[in-house]
Amino acid sequence: MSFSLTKLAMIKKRHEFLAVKSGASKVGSSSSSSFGSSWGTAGFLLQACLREDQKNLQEDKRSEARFGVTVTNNTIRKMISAPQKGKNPKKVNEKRGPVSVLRNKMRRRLKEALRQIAPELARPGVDYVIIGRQACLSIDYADLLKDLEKSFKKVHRRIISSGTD
RNA sequence: UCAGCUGGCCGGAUGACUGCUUGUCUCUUGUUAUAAGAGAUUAAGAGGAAAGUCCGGGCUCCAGGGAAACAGGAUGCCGGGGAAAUCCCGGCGAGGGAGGUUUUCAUGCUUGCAUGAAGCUGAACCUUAGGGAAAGUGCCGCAGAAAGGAUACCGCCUGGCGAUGCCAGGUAAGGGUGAAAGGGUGCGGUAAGAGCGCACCGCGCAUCUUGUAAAAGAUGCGGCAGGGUAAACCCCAUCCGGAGCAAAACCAAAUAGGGAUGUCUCGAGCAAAUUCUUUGAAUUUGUUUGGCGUGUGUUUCCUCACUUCAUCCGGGUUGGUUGCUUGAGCUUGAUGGUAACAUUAAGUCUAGAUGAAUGGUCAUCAGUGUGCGUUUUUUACGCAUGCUACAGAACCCGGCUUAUAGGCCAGCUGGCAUA
RNA sequence: UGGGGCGUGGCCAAGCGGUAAGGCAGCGGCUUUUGAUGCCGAAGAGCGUAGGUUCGAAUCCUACCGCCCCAG
Repeated sequence: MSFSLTKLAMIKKRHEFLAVKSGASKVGSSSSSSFGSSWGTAGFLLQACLREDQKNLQEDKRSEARFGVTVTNNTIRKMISAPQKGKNPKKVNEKRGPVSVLRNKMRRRLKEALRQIAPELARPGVDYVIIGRQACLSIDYADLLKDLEKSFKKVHRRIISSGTD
């Protein structure tokens, strides 16, 4: 990595996350209002959407891509309760899980993967959101990278096909 | 050396590559405001619980938190520590505790031992919301005669009669009920009984001794008095205002140009002016004072502010700054103290994020479990493999509680062995 | 992060010191040609978990666990 990375621009506001989510799910039905797509794997779900103010510009004039990583508490709770129940069902009812530790760990892992992959694959003007899933911590890091690469390509294929109408 | 108990400490180590946040320095750019970007750096970067949010503070706002009463809430053996606390230390009382026992009972037989139960005692140590039950009220289901200044079912005793029983009286030893039956054991006493009398134990009161005190011990007196429950209401003593950093203050941009009150209208005194029917009255203006009203649970009081001519109130989005980390701080030593802790000297600055940094990928070592092999067994060595916890700062401190792989150290008690 | 509240059969719940009422669902029977309705009957809880106070706790106290709501 000889070229010095500029820092990844992050998505920070709740409404921006929601915009990506709605844009990504709308693409199949709507005519052309927003260009987005989503692709899920065992470890995570990738959502992408071309921003409203950027979509009429040429590709080289667009500003850089933005990224958001999010993990909800519910997925962590399910992850704690599901596999342990086989082992020791009594203890699960009495004990609280280490929710925040696992949540932060998952987010850090996804962020690290994003940092390695994103500068090569991300397209300008597009917002990306990665949502953690239960298997995220159990699969190997190398596989996680492969999955992320693959899903970036899948997402891009859909955006381009729908955006070049 | 083994077992038990208690207290304290640590919370894997080193290295490589590659990232993040903050600080500092350099350079560049520049805004509405704050600043932003790049590079450098032998600078720093989660905990003992950061957790639960159970207590106590600091800090901020509620005009002052000032006074009193009421309401509401909290605490509760004694002494000390502490800013304070449902905190800590030391002691007292009560309860538990391996074991011991020349006590009592039961069983067994090897007839003086074993076992079991009860009583007494009791190592280290553990637990303890532990004021007041003669200030008052409530409650004590079922059972039982009776559940609290009581009462008599079966009984026991005496007397009478119409006599295998009934009636009247005495009694509370025995039986029975219950968690609990108005002191316990023994002897005397008696018609039968009873603190009726006596001894011991318990209890209450008084005095003395020890102790700062809680309390302990001794002596004497009292024949015994009305049980339990205050984590039921309550009484007594002490303490307590509310909300919380999403508190709060500020900057800039943009939006909305919103709503309310009102144009004077209360009393008294003083001064001035004007008018009139002139030692008086009315009006206007100014000023002083008072009243009414508003201001955090209620009420009252005090201070303060407002009670008008234009003033007050508000909705509300985005970005940023401050609050924000030097503090009841940390480390080491000395002195005092049984200890908690205090005093003092020297040194030291040690996270500050905000969709939220402190990471990711490995390597070696360490600890430990399992399996295999070598070795005469313990042991040691080698190989393989598994495990290395609980858990992540969000304004900051002091405590408590809960979670926690594994390891280390110290002390106390008991057993065994050796000298 | 802070502030409130609630846990009782499968579900909805009453009870708040004296051995847990009721309804719905489910089960068995009767009624009906069959089903619904109706009637009768039985079963199913130890009160979120663990300690304590009490003779006795679903209830009182303490500590944990889980869930829900409010505040930008």
